[in-house]
Amino acid sequence: MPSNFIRHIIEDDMQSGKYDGRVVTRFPPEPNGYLHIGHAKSICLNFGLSIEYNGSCHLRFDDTNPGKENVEFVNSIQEDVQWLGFNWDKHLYFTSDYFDRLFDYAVALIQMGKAYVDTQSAEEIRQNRGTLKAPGIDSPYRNRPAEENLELFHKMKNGELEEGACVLRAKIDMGSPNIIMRDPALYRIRKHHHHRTKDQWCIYPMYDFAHCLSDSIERITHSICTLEFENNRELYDWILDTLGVYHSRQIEFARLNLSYTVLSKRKLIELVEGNHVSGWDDPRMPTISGLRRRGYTPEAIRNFCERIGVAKRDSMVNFALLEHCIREDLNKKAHRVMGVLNPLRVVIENYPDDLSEEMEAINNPEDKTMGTRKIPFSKVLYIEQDDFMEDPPKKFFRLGPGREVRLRYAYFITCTDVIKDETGKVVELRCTYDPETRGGDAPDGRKVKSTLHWVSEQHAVNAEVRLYENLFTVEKPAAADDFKATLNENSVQILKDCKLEPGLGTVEPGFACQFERLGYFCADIRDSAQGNLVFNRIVTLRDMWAKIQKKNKKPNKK
RNA sequence: UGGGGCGUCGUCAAGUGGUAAGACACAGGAUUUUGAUUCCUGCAUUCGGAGGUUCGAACCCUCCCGCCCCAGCCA
Repeated sequence: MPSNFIRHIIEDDMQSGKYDGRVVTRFPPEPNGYLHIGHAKSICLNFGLSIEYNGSCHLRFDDTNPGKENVEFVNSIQEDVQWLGFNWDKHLYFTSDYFDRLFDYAVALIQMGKAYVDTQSAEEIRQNRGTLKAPGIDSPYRNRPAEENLELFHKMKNGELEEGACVLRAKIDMGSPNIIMRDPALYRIRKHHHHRTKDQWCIYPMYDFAHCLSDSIERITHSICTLEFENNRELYDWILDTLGVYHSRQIEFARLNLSYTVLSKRKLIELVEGNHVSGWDDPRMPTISGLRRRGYTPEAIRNFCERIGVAKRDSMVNFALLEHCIREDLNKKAHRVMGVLNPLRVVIENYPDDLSEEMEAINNPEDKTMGTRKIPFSKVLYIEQDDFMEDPPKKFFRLGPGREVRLRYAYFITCTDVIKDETGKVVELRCTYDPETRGGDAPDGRKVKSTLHWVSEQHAVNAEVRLYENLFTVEKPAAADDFKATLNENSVQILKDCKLEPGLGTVEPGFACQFERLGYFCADIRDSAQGNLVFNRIVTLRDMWAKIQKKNKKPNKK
């Protein structure tokens, strides 16, 4: 377990007995969007800490803004947290469950002379708030007697006042250097239908008021949030101290930034609503549902969250780390299979016309307990177009005219002829095989520089394969003037006539495997079905050859 | 230029006064019926900068520089 500053705080608290050894954290999403990999960091942190210290972690929906929230989001959030592998037991809460108590706390504040109803317009309030450098000006209603405030607050509650007519404000200090403390709004009028409390309320508490008190009500020990709330901590503490209630400690950490993607809810919504992606679960999305559909595993995501660490400095994690985590997980677990994405027909001229043999293949060299399977071999095969070059460069050691290579688990073959169409495109290869090399070894000990994957034409099953790349072309799309202008046009490439080994024909949606030499792929959970296979590329394999090619290209361009 | 934070390898990140962990990335090499995996090897004489305290400083002090957050009746 890597150490981090939050663990240090908790350990100090355990030592001092500050919370009697309790550790209670919470994950408090607002149900106004789908969860993404940045939320996964917070989920792993909060739930992880509660597990590590034998405490508990609450899932609490911060549903104080009915205009933006809905049940679709609360359901997807629960699904995603569970899928990630975390369990909140009985601790499923909604801030809206506390609306009555929150209202009472507000009344108490009014009675203490610590809150007042301001009937200035939103515009006036903004103008009187001052600026970063200049202090604000007291509202003319700031010293309204408590009785009158109470009466107005009840009128707000009873729907007798219109939206925007007034707001309940904490009476703190209009001259505070911390703008958050310049009499922040606590309650506003919103005549909206709420997904849980229906039409019971027409006033809703603001985040700053609801959050600290919800933590207090649930007796949270460590209230972990992101850096942008650091300014709000003074108010968090003020409300709890003023009311004299149980006081959780707010701790802030830096949110996740990932290269080549965006992780702000606003931008993700823009991608969905602007149809730049097919939905929240588009396999290119950094949402939990998108990653799941792409084929990422919970283990890989959890491992990623552990490796990125937790600290207070703004940072940008390389997407390559996420890819490393999924490769690492799938390398151990995924079945190896052969599939040809861009088929090139190969006829083995000296192979009997109607013979077909069963070749034994290993399911996972990393895990022999996964056994073996039989793959049919015959006279006409497909290999990958990229595995043949008519005029091979120096470091290309795959198939070429006159060259000999191995077909994995099958035979050595030698290319004897190249057949082209009228445009000069290579459409078929003629080869001979060496019957002595069955299984892939030559009795005379001769070596071959390369092993290719292949599929027998008459036995192959067809599939659509979707090749995904980064959604964006630049490392920090969020920094661009218009992040949508940096969208990668080639973020998905759809291949229609891919040829897979026959065993894949009966695979269930969600099945993940390695197409040998190509990458990890997963039967799409939405679109794949028997008879209509659709595979998503999760991630490519590390590829030395691709690297060599890139290296050779670059100097020419420069 | 008010207030709150943060600056350790290309990217994350440990380190909390005793002489710079680890991971990813990258570069070499070995093994390999996946140019995969695995395995070696290399990769910060230096911690934003400058002073100071100390036998000793990434850690303490001072000043400076840079970056992030705050002027929603969003969270």
